[in-house]
Amino acid sequence: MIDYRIDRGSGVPAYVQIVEQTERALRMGTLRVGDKLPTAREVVAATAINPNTVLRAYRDMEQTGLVELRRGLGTFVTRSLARPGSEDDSPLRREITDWVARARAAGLERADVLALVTAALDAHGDEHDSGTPGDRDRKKEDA
Amino acid sequence: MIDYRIDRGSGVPAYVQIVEQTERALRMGTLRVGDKLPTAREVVAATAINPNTVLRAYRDMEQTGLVELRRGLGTFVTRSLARPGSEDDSPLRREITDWVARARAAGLERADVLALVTAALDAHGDEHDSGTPGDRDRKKEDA
Amino acid sequence: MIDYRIDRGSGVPAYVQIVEQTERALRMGTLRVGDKLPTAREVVAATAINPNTVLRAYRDMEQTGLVELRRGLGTFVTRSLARPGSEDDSPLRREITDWVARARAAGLERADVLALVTAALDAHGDEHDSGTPGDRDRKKEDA
Amino acid sequence: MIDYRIDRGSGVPAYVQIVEQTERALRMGTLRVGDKLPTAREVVAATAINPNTVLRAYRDMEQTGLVELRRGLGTFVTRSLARPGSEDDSPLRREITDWVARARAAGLERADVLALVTAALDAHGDEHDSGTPGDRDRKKEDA
DNA sequence: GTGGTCTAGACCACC
DNA sequence: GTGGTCTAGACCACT
Repeated sequence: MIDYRIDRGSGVPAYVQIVEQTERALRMGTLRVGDKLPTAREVVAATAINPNTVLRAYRDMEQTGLVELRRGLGTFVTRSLARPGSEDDSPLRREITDWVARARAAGLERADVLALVTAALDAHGDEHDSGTPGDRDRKKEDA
Repeated sequence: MIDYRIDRGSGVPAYVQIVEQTERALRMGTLRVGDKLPTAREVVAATAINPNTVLRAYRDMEQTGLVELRRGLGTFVTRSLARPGSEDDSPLRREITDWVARARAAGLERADVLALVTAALDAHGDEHDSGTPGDRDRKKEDA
Repeated sequence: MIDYRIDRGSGVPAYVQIVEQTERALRMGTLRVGDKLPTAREVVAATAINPNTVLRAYRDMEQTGLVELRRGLGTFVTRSLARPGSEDDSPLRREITDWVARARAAGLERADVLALVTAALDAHGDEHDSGTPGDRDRKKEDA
Repeated sequence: MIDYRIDRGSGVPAYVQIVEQTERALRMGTLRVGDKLPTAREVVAATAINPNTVLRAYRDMEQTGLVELRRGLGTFVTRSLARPGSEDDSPLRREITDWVARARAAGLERADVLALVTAALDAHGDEHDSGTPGDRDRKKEDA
């Protein structure tokens, strides 16, 4: 079951953080079609945010077709964002896990690591993508 | 000169995006102590956001000690966030550039790449993340 | 509940006056950790300044760690600046109250009194003024 | 010769700080009618602010009748704000000097001292504060 | 011409 | 109904 972590204090709205983390889990295959998201009640218990805020996030994802809210039952994943290459045992994944470990061992913080990756993405050429830097989980992209 | 790209439409506040992009440039060494940030007017011309929004971001960074606003002169970097290991020619950097290229070649989108890295960071364990020198008044990290 | 008095016409920015008066109340123990500041709306009603100006002051104090803004709830004190010796019934306090009464009786204005105290502070020597515990991110002092 | 100290970083405009410090010196008798203020050039050398800013302050004081700018000669005090009771050897002055010394010895910071005095002034009752002889050019008071 | 304050008002996020 | 973002624009402080 996905476990949301809300960073109050980053200026980023709580509901955006929920959507981002959910999409990330979908891309990684951590969350699969048919899986149930935690109930608003559960998220509230874990994060101390307001139930309405959770529902707002779920509603947003319903509109983008990622999940379905079934009254009385819960919220369920209806679409995958998984990519071949992101599997748990893929070479790319093993390599990045290793690289991250070395980066951290070298003293880099989480933010340093992300900055490095973002720079590499930007260097690779934006033309292959439509996204602006920091443009992760844009509403579309996929299909 | 740093060139901000604001993604209106991501729920992330424009001023937060400016701060994030500036910090990223500082971490990468793209921006160094003494460097001048673009004037509010220049940012406005480039991004079509309001001057006050730019100033809000600059003021925030001044309060965290990253930059100094000098009336009549401009805004200047006063602190480095650069980390050894992030240099342009460091092994870590060459490796990540290479890895990103292969990930993209394999069909992964920008968001997939970032999801993969985030997953690796989370797996590595967040508890290692405090106390790195120069880590003063950090507030956000992920979001 | 603290009651801000804004002196439009002193060149001092309204938001600075709010911060100063809040800090003063914290030092005197008039305001304590957990106390709620007036809402922006209440301040507006009482002082005829713009809500954004109040929020600017509150945001500034949040960044220095004095208060916490909780959306939908209000703004709350999170740190004390109280000093032993400033209590309502302390000898120092009784003495200064008495001295002020005599100064006023002697015909001195408020500004004269403050000038006298400032002169005494300057004479005492400024070099003793750093490093008092709890003095974190101080920025102003005199002005 | 008065020695201005500008606190950049307090939100208070530099020219306001000059005016405040000058008035304080006039009240204390440190500056007397006929005394010459430092030239803009000298203030610039001592404080690293812009000559225009100094001139702005001097012009303001000329308009309130405190000083006179004589081209080619300098700026001179034309009016006293001295009060009986503020002299160097007055009992009030000796008492406050002593009290301040004890307050500082007790661990109070400059700001604590000023907070205490301000509280005492407020407690004494603001209603006594108008119409005192020589009270004309009031503009600020507290802030 | 730079940053800085303040106003006014629309709309959003959260409780 | 609370705080929060952003816009727009006037005016100020400083170099």
